[in-house]
Formats: sequence, C-alpha cells, structure tokens
Amino acid sequence: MLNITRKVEYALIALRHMQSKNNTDLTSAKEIATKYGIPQQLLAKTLQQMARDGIIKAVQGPAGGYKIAANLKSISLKDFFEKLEGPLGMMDCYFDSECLQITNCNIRIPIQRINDNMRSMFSKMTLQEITQ
Amino acid sequence: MLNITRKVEYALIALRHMQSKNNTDLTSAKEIATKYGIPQQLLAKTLQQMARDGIIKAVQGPAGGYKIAANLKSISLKDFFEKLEGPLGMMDCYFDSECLQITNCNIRIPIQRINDNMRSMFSKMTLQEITQ
DNA sequence: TTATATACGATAAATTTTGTCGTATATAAT
DNA sequence: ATTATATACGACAAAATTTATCGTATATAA
Ligand code: FES
Ligand code: FES
Repeated sequence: MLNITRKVEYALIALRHMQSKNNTDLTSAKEIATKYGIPQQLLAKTLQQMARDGIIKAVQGPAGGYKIAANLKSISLKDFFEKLEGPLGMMDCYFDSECLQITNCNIRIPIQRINDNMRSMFSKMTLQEITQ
Repeated sequence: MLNITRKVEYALIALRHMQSKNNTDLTSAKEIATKYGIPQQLLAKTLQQMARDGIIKAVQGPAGGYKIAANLKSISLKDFFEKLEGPLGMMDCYFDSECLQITNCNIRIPIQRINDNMRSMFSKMTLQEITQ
C-alpha cells in the first residue's frame, strides 16, 4: 500500500542517470532502458512527458536524446509526482467529490489531516535529494 | 498515487463509527454497510480480519456484532495499515528483493530514505487520531 | 426451530497499471 | 536524396491488482 508507480520509478532512475553525467551530454531512452532493464517504449513516453513538463530537454534525430533542463532543487517531490501521476493523496475524495461515502462519511476530516501531513512531507523534499 | 485501499477506508469508517458509540454496544456489519453505503460482505470480511488481529471483538449470533477491543492509542497507523494490507512502502523492493532493476538500480538508497520518512510519519500517528 | 449474525475460502467483476504497436517527424551521416 | 536512428504520441492489449460477490458453515438469541 501507498506505492509509487513504475512510471515514476523509471522517471527517477532516468533522472539520476542523467544527473550522473556531464550536463552537456545527451542520454537516449534506449541507453537507460538497456542498462536498467526497463521497457524502452514505456520509458520513452515517460521521458517525453518530462520533456513536455520542462524537467528535461529533448533533442531529436540520431545522436539525439535527453538532458536535464530544470534545476532539480527547485522541484519538490510533490510537484514531480503530481506532474506525472496527478493528484497526490491517500484518497481521491480529497480532490474530487464523487465519493459514494461522502454524504455520511465520518473520516473525511481526519483523513484530510493525514493527507496534508503527507503532502507537506513530499513538498519539503526535492528531486535533487533523490538524484544527487 | 500513494492511495490507501477501500478496505482500509472501510475499516477506518467502521472503527470511527464504533468509537462514537457506547463501549458496551455492539455494531453489526449490516448497520455500518447500510449507513455508509459500503458493500456488506466486503466490510464483514474486513471486520473479521480486524477481529482476528484483536483490534475489535466479535460476538456471534443474532444481536451479535463487533466492538472495539484494543486501545486505539496504542496502535500506530503504520501497524494498522500493515496488518490489513501488508508491508507499507513506496516500492516493494524495499521488502522483497526480486526487483528486476535491483542489479543496476541507482535509486534504491534514496528511495529507502524517503520510505523511512514515510513509515516514521505513520508510526507517529495512532488510530485514535483518526477515530476520535 | 427459526432468524440473524459472524467466519471464511473460492470465485468473479471491475479497475488500474503496465506494456506494446503503428505511424509520424526530426536530423545527423553517408 | 537516402538511410539510419532518435524523439513524439495516440490507440490498443496484456497483466496485475483491487474490489465485490457467492456459497456454505457455525454460533446463538428468541
Ligand atoms: S468522503 Fe470519500 S470516504 Fe469519506
Ligand atoms: S531496487 Fe527495485 S527499483 Fe531499485
């Protein structure tokens, strides 16, 4: 329970890999996929998403690839997670109010409190801390 | 991402409901299921599991039901979650080492650090805080 | 004896996650 | 120009997990 997704895991692995290289070097999806045993197409899509989000920069064509574009210190884990996977919380009724239990729900407030704790925790951690 | 399961949600709703009653009163699965719009059989199984774990006490027969048996202050959310759903962590490779990425993995250590933070956070919160 | 409650393994449905396919575009090298 | 290799991305498929139901047994108050 309270797992992150493979997508996020792959994204973190990729970021850390790029971080370990010279900042001018490009890294292809294939290089990372091969080295860490990750499905290439899935990783590629995740990298593309990060490129759209401005976290990394994409260069097309042969000898192309990706490199880190943003200052990882300035991106919190919370923001990173939410960019890749949407709202971060223990329960969806925290965000959308379609919950079936919502009329009589007796744990909404306490759960929100815990949610806030968790979100606050991930707000205080930056991507840099993982990929350094 | 980082969601708890319905099972845990239902368990918390049930606990809070029982907590709001006199400590000698019994509450049936049906009563809770009806009031909060929860599938009865699923809730029943969850209550049974909590009974096995000693969190609540079951009384069989007509006019039977459940009541809180443990001191909720003494049960951390971490322990509660893990009783119901098993190991608590952002990634399974934290516990079992069958992970495909494990040989070359470059984020194992940093992820473990975050995991420890998260587990520590839930260790400090008790069931009482949710059901009070 | 009946009605109602818990107990629980097995199974099914639904949802979410994870992975693949096909096609288009960009660009360096030949 | 042509080729080879890389990103871009929507649609689809497979797999895994979560959620819910079924069937049957047992307990016990009325
Ligand atoms: S509002 Fe959704 S479970 Fe409480
Ligand atoms: S050890 Fe499993 S992803 Fe790193």
